[in-house]
Amino acid sequence: MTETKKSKRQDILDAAIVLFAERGYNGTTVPMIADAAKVGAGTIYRYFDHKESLVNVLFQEKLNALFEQLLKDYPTESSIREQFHHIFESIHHFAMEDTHALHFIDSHCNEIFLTKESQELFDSFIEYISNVVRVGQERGEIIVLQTEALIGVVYGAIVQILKMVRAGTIDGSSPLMDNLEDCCWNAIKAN
Amino acid sequence: MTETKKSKRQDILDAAIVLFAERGYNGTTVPMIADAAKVGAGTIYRYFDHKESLVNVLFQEKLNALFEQLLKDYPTESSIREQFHHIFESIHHFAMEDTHALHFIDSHCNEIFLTKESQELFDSFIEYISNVVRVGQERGEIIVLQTEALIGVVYGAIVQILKMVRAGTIDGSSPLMDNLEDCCWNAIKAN
DNA sequence: TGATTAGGAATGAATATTCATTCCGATATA
DNA sequence: TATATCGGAATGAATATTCATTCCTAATCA
Repeated sequence: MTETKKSKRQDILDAAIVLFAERGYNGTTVPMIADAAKVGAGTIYRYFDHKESLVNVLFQEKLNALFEQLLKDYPTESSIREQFHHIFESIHHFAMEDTHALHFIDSHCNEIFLTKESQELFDSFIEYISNVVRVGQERGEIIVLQTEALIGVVYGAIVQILKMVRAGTIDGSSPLMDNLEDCCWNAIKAN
Repeated sequence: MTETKKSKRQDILDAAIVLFAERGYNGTTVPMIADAAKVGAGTIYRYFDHKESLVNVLFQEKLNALFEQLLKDYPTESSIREQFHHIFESIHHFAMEDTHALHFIDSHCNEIFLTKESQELFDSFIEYISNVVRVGQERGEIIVLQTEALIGVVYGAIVQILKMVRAGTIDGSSPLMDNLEDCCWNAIKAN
């Protein structure tokens, strides 16, 4: 059945992301993934050439999903503040839907086993947000400081918040998260 | 000579932190460390019981150094804004003096091979900063939101900024860093 | 002083273990 | 039945750890 085929592949990916997020790529063995996916070790190699291709496929799939979430209903014509709201909400929504994905992406985005393609995809994601910041600076809505540095502040803050939500340290629901969005915006808004 | 003894141990630690910061604990082999330290593989086991004790010693030593930097000349009596300045500056200074340490700490602080002691040391560091935030909230200098969440925003932002300084994406010198400190403060200051 | 020796430090080849990958018999599908 | 898929034991490479040996230093002796 082609359904089994699809589902096995997905089982492998689903099991792998949990392990990669929790133990890191190098701390995760192929048999561990096989066990968690309830699949023979050999089956993994029916769907992926190497462990490295598995992690790269996973990285790109998750990043594409995040990107998709970001682009969905993107308010191109709105104020930068509203665009910022959309970005924050998209990432938040993504992290809530897929508990491990954001942490997986963030903790693997600089690893040496990522292919050029994976790296470029990540760069293009950051670049997309950078452009928003740049426009915000031109329009006087965002302070004029090196764009990369502002991205760092906001990206670092958002990712850390969502890691803490994942860890159960803080609650990821509305009132608090709305306030935290304001905090992040306050960090970069023009005076 | 006892100096050799001390120096070998230090050579090993110095080599290890660079590799751990760049490749992660599991991506770093003991022979890699030995080569980088210009030491025989066996020598590492004269100074450390296992690879795991090596990483724990390193983690605790670096965290203690960071803590020491934080406590040095801590302005207990000053306003929370000034205390915040001291904290930001301490971490910044620490990251500039020891290029790999902060990244090493941050990228390993949740790993499963850390001993209870290592984890508790990290927790006590976060707890120290939490207390400052709490006092700031009581005094009306910092917005009243779940303390952990605010720590997340500020910690995430600072660490990400300093990772980017390390990567060469942004410049870690005064004018920009002072502005970024303001950004971080603006995220949590009371309106 | 110069030679001898003991004791600890250092080494890296050898060992034991772990891991990614392969292979083949068993199972399911058409 | 023929074909595709699967599982998991088998394989060999990579890795952490050990250990027999060498090297160095400093104390002792002639």
